Amino acid sequence: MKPATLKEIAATLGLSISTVSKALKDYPDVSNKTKKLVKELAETLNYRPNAFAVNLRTKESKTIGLVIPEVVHHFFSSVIKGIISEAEDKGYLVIILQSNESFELEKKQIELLANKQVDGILISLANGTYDFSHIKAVMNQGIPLVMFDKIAKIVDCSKVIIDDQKAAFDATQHLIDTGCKRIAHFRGPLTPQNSIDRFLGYKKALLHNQIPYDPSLVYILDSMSFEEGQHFTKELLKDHDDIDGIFINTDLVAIGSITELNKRNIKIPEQISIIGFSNWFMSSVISPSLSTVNQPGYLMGKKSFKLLYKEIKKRKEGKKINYKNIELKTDIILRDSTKKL
Amino acid sequence: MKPATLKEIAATLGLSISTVSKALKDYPDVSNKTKKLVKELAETLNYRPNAFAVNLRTKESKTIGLVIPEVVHHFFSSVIKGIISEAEDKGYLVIILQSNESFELEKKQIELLANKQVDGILISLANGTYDFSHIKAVMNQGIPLVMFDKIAKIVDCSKVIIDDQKAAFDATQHLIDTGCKRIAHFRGPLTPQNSIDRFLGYKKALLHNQIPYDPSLVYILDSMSFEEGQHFTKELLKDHDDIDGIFINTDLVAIGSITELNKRNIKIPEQISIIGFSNWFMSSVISPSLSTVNQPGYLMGKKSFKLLYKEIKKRKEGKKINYKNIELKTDIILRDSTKKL
DNA sequence: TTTAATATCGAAAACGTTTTCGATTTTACC
DNA sequence: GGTAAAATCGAAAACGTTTTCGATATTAAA
Repeated sequence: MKPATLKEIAATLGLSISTVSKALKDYPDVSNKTKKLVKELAETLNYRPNAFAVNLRTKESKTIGLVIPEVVHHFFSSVIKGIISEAEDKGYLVIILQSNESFELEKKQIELLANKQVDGILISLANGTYDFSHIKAVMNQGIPLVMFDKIAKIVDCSKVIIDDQKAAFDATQHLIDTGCKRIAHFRGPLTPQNSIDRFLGYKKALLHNQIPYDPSLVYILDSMSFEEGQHFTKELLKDHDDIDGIFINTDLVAIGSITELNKRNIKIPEQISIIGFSNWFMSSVISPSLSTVNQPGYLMGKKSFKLLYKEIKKRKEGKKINYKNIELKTDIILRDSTKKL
Repeated sequence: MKPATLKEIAATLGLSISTVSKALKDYPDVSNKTKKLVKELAETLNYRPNAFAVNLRTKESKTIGLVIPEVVHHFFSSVIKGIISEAEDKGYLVIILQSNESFELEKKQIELLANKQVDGILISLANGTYDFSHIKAVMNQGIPLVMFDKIAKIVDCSKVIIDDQKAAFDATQHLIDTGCKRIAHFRGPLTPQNSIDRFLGYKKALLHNQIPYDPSLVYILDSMSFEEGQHFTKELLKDHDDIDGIFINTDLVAIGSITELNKRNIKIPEQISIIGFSNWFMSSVISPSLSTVNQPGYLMGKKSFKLLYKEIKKRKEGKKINYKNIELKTDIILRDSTKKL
C-alpha cells in the first residue's frame, strides 16, 4: 500500500490540494472546521509528507554532512556523538564520511556531500590535506561549512578548536614543574595545524624555563598509532640516555610508549615521565595511568553543530555570515605517569 | 550564482530538456554530435543533477539509515566504519542515529529515518527494546531492514550475528581448561538476545564439564560500564571467597573488574582468571592484558550493508525478498588474564 | 520516385509539495 | 438591503528531473 498524499486527502474530502496543505500547517486562511477534518483524515491515513518533494520545493534537506579522518577513534567518536545529538535536537540528520587521513578521499567525500545537497558541512581535515580548493569550492556554492579540531588557518571560515599551543605549553610546563630537564616530544606530521601548534607550545615552554631546545629530541610521527608509540620509544632510547620526560601528541601513541617502557622495566614516572594528549578513556585504566590534556570532544561536537546551524539559518534568511572562531578550554588531568608536584 | 540546470543547458543549446537529459545519460536515441555538445557545455557549466529532483523522480535517495545503541564504543565504531566504507563503494551514504540503549529513542529514530525516506535501515537493538512494532511498521512500509549483533529472534528479517552461545561456551571452556572450578559470570540485562545467549553458553559449558550451575555466581549488569565492572567485582568478592574465574560479557566491564582486582592485589590469573568479550583495543594494553572473544565488528558492518544492499536491489526490481541469516566466526584471543594451557 | 525503416528529437506527464494571488463566500456594519 | 471588510478556498506555477510516446527527419530499399 502506497503512502498517502495530499492529493488523495484532497480528493476524498472534496478539497483542493492547497487547502489540505495549508490546513496541515495551520495557515490562518483555512477554517477550523476543515482543519479538523483534514487533520483527522491525515491521522487515520497515517499521512507523512513526502520528504523528497519537500526537499525539492524548499531547497533544503535538513541534513548535514560530516567528514572526519577516522571513525574508530575515541576523540572523534565523542565529537560525532556531540554533533548527532545536537543536530537531532534541531531537526537535522547527519551523514558521516571518513577521509582516512587522505587528501584525495577527503576531496571525494566533500564532493559527494555537495552533490547530495546537504544543508551544511562539518569537517576535520585529514593530515594529508595540503590544498584547500575543494573546501573553497563548496563554500562558493553557498554551502555553510565549519571546521573543527584539525583546521587550516589559511581558510576563511568558522572554526571551533582548542588552544593547542597553550595546552601543549601547559603539558610541557607540568613536566618541567615536576623536575624533568631533558624532555622529548613525539609530534604529529608536519602539515596539520594542531600538530604544529603543539610543537610550538612545547618549544615555548622550554624557552620559558631556559631549557635549550634540542631538535634531536623531537620525533615526527606519521600515523599516530600505538605501534608508532612503541617504535619511536625504542628509537628515542637508542638515541639518548638522558631523557627524563616525553610529551606525546596523542594518548594512543603515549600508551604505546608506556607499553614499551614497561617492557624494559623503565620506571614511570621515576625515570621517565610521560604526558599525553586527548584523554582517551583507556588512559585512565592502563598502568601507570596516563597524565594527559583533556580535549572536550563531545562539547566540541555540540558547539560545531550550533555554529553551523546558525550559518544555515543566516543563509536562508539571506543575511551575511560572519565567520566565528570558538576556542574551547582544555585542562590537564594528572595521573600516575608524571610525578606529583 | 545558481547551479546549472537541464533547462539552462537546453536553452543555450537550442535543445529540449529531454534530449539534454538523455544525452547526459547516453541514451541511444540521441546523436553523437549533440551528445558531445551537451556534455561539453555541462562540463563547463559544472552541471550537477539536482539531487532533490532526482530523488523525487526516482523515489530513492541512495541513503540508508543506521541506528546503534552507542557511538563512543569500540565495537560499534568498528561496525560503523565497515558500513560506511561498503556503502560508499556502492554509492550510498549513511545517516547515523543512536538510541542510547533506550527503547523510546530507538522508536523515534526509526520514525525519523522512515520519514526521511531512506532506502534501507540497519539496526542494532537497544537493551531497552521489548516491543518490535516500530520495526515491523517500517518493514511494512516496504523499507528493507537488516539487524546486526543485537537482534531479536522473534522478528522476521535478515540478520547478521555471531554465534554468541558458542563464543561464550568457548570462553568458559577455556577457563575450565586452565583449571578454574568456581566461575562467576557478569552478564548483560535480561532482554537482549546476545546477553541471553552468552549466559546460555556459560551454563552449557559448566554442564558439559559436570560443574554445578550456581545462580548466585551470575550477576546481572545494567549499563555494561567500567564502573559496573568495578562495582560488581566488589560485590562478588563480598559474596564469595572461592571464585577462581570470571566470564564477563564485555571487555569494558572486564577492564573495570581487572582494575578493582589489581587495586586489591588479587593476582590475575593466579588467583582469579578473567575472560572478556569483544576484543576492544584497550584490552591488549592494560595489565594484565585481557583474554577475550574477538568479535569482528568491521566485517559485520560490511556484511550487514551488503545484505541490505541486496534487499534494496531486489525491492526495486519488484522481486521477493528472502531473509537471510549470516553468522560470523569468532575466535578466542589468549592473553595474560587467563592461565596458559 | 515512392515506401519502409531507422535515427533523432521534443512535448508532456509525472513525482508531491509549497506558496502566491485571485476568486468567492460569509460576516459586520450602517 | 447595500456596501465594505474579513474569512475561506482553489487554481496554478514552480522546484528539476526522468521517461514514455509520438513526431519529424534522414537513410535505405524497392
